[in-house]
Amino acid sequence: MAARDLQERIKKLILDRRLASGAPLPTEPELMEHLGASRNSVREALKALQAMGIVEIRHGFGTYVGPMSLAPMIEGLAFRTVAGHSRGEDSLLQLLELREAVETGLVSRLAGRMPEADLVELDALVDRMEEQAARGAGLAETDRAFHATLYRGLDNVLLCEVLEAFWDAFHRVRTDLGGEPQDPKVTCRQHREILDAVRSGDAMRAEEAIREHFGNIRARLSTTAPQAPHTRHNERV
Amino acid sequence: MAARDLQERIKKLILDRRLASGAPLPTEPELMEHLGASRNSVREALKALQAMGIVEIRHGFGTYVGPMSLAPMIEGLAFRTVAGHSRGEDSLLQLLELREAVETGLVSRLAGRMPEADLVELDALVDRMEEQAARGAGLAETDRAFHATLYRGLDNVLLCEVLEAFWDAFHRVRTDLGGEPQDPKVTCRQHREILDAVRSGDAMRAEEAIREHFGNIRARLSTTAPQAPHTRHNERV
DNA sequence: TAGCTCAGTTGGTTAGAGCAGCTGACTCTT
DNA sequence: AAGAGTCAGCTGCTCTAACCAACTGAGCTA
Repeated sequence: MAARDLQERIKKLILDRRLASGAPLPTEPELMEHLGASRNSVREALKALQAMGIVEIRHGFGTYVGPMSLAPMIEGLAFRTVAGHSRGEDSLLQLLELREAVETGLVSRLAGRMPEADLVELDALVDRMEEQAARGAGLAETDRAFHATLYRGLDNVLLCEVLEAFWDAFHRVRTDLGGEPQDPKVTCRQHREILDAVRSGDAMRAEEAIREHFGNIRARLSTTAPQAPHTRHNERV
Repeated sequence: MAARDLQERIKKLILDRRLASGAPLPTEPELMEHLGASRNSVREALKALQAMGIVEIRHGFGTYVGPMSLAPMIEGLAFRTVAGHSRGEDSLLQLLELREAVETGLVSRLAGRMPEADLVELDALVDRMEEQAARGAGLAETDRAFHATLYRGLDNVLLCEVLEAFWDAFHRVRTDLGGEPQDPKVTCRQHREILDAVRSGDAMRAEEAIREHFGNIRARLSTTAPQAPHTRHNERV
């Protein structure tokens, strides 16, 4: 009766006191008294809130209002995808398609509307990508930065965070599953093409560039991942 | 040292045993033995996993593998939005823009590609919406169903769930904040227009219809929500 | 046979004790 | 007097042990 309630009451406490991210929460004993619950129950509620990113706990230091990032969503998405994959579903492909669908839809609104500063930054990122490809280094982080910078032009922090979360979840799962990275040279060329298309203001071409980029990733996926132990749909029921 | 680990080990247990959603997990005493931890620690780990939707706990019955839905994401998004709003940010508007950006991007791929069966279903939903509007009933649920059915044509379960999650979070926050519902008649007309556009296969018109629909919601938002109690940014620091 | 009761299982809650990480003030050395 | 080491005190972390509450199913009763 109390547990579900405790979480709500702690959330309410945060809202009522207008606590911003990073602000300190009452200590466990204080919460016990304030909420009239035992230490254990308070801790379980805090653990749940921590899992949702609402609260941040630092051992020996205190409890604080969390960064409210989408990190927990990444966690959940990644696990869901791994679990689905290990049961023979094409969950990783679905995650990739989700990214493709959203990004193709968004990139067309960007075409010709990017501030010059962002375009320059993207140029630098692709340059770095080529440099990394040349010396055989991984370019995952740079790829992430490219996509993040690209959609920054939409001027919606939440939207950017969501896209980054999708990227993170996908990347995490792909590496966990031991997927092969794609050909660095091809990846570089495709990013360059995306950037050129956006700069030129040709929405259709930008969309096509994104689609091709994802098509490449998808191709790599199907050569390694879809080990089909029992791919039959409707395994049960 | 143990706590963060316990969650991982329980997740690993689920993966190793290929447990599907709804499958029973070991009882708390069994987990205590298997993980070599106290009941308390096990419970805290389970609570965190429950918050992430990975596990489902039923009092007096047992613990089960969760539905892996995006419900926790809704929770987190909603709280984040409410918290931001109460601190004077336009977080609710950002959430709406996120939906608009994604849906406008997606609806164009649907134009002309919807199976007739889905179109008929959408017809029925708009009919119901008009009937509800006529007798003054709320049409939130029908609106939700409309959007859900619309994007079912994309044949990506994950994508649909994400969009529904966004809808839920937005709707929850808007009602929590006491926002006024929009004019039912206008809403009906706009949904009819979206449907007609998709049926006709005119991608541009479909996009425009979606945009107009969201524009309507946004207008309603700005007349009621942005009560600015202390809208000054940088209230502290 | 239909319904009830009760014992057993499962998770929920409380209590109290001790462990572990961090901070800041105090003390001892240089 | 300045610096480094120590220690007391906060903080959250883990464990044990007991009891409460929800649900199930077997057995009893009508």
